[in-house]
Amino acid sequence: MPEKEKPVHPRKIEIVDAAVTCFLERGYHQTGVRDIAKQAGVSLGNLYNHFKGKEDVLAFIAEIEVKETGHFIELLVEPDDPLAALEQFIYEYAIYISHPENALLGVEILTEAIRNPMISDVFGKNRTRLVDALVSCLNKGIKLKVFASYDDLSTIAFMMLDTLEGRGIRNLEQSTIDETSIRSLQSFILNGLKL
Amino acid sequence: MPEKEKPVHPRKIEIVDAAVTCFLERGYHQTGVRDIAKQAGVSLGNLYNHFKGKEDVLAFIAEIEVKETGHFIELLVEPDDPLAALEQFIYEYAIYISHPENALLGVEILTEAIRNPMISDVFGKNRTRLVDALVSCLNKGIKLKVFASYDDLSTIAFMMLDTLEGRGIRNLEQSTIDETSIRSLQSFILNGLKL
DNA sequence: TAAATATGAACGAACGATCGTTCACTATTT
DNA sequence: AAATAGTGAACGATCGTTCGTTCATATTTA
Repeated sequence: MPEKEKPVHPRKIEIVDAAVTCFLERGYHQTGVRDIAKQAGVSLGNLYNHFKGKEDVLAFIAEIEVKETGHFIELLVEPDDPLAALEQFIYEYAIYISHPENALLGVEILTEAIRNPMISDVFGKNRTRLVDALVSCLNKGIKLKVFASYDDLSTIAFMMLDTLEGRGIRNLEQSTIDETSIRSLQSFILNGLKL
Repeated sequence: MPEKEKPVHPRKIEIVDAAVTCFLERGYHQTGVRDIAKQAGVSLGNLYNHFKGKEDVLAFIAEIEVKETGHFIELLVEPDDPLAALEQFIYEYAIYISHPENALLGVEILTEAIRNPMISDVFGKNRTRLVDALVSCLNKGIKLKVFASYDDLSTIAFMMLDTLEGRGIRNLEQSTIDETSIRSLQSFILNGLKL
């Protein structure tokens, strides 16, 4: 029985949504528990009926992010065409991370993970999954002789993620998605992998 | 008279050093003004004789970081050999950002800059200078026909910085500098610029 | 030179606000 | 009646900042 999937109390989801809004607006540490409760239209005490504390709310958000990145992993594992898969991943992940909520929440979780083991656990595990998937895609490409061989594939994988996510953070102010800069990023990375 | 360079009160420097220590240990928002004062061996009130407030301390730190990156800009502007200059920049910046204090302070300043205009000013100006220098180096390389031509050079420049800095953040826990991963990063980037 | 004055570094108590959390309690549902 | 959901006052701690004060040194005046 790998699936527990016990239904989440709707109020809990409302609180999480409110927390996301607050964290995006003011950041994790600048947001008070009262802010979250008020934003959710819920009493302060009731928030503690659904979460152990403020930290628990952030951990829950981090877990949601994990689920959302599952799609990208599916793209990358055991692809028939590694080049096409990587191309698609870069493009779709760039779009995903272009949404301010994803980019900003990512930084918020990352910085908290630096010093908070509980958050680091959730965040790090997901990051590892994504890197492993990227590496396996690269490996398959190398085996099929469509990618150049590199000693340190995980460094290349991390590089792609850093690049895409850094771009997301930088484009926070502008709401429009700059397709051309995504394309040039894509071609640069793929060019580096050429034989 | 472009140079003011009025000497900074030694106590002010002590306080900044203490603040850096605290910000690294606990992060900006988790650090209290009392923590800084105590770490500096200075009274709470005296701290306010040297700084307008907590925010002012961080801004001062950001300005110091700006001065430290001046060296990298010199490497990149008007190079005789753009390829060698870029090679050297990547290597040296990777080393620089491998020091936890630089990597961590960078994130701390970056995340604060997202919502704090005063910090964003200092940080953003410096980032622009660095990117401009990188772009000018790339441009010269293209003109000299040692680099492949790209439409969006600043995107490539940002990509390099994101990559190098992301690597710095990720290697926070391990104190040793992984030379080989720097080299593979270097060769990947330069490979992407090959004609 | 001696006295008077101005300077500014250093101090820590105190302020009001806010922090995360707890808890006694009421209302609703099963 | 038992369990669950919801409330907001209250707690102790800590936040960034302000303030009145002390005191050693430097500058000015007599």
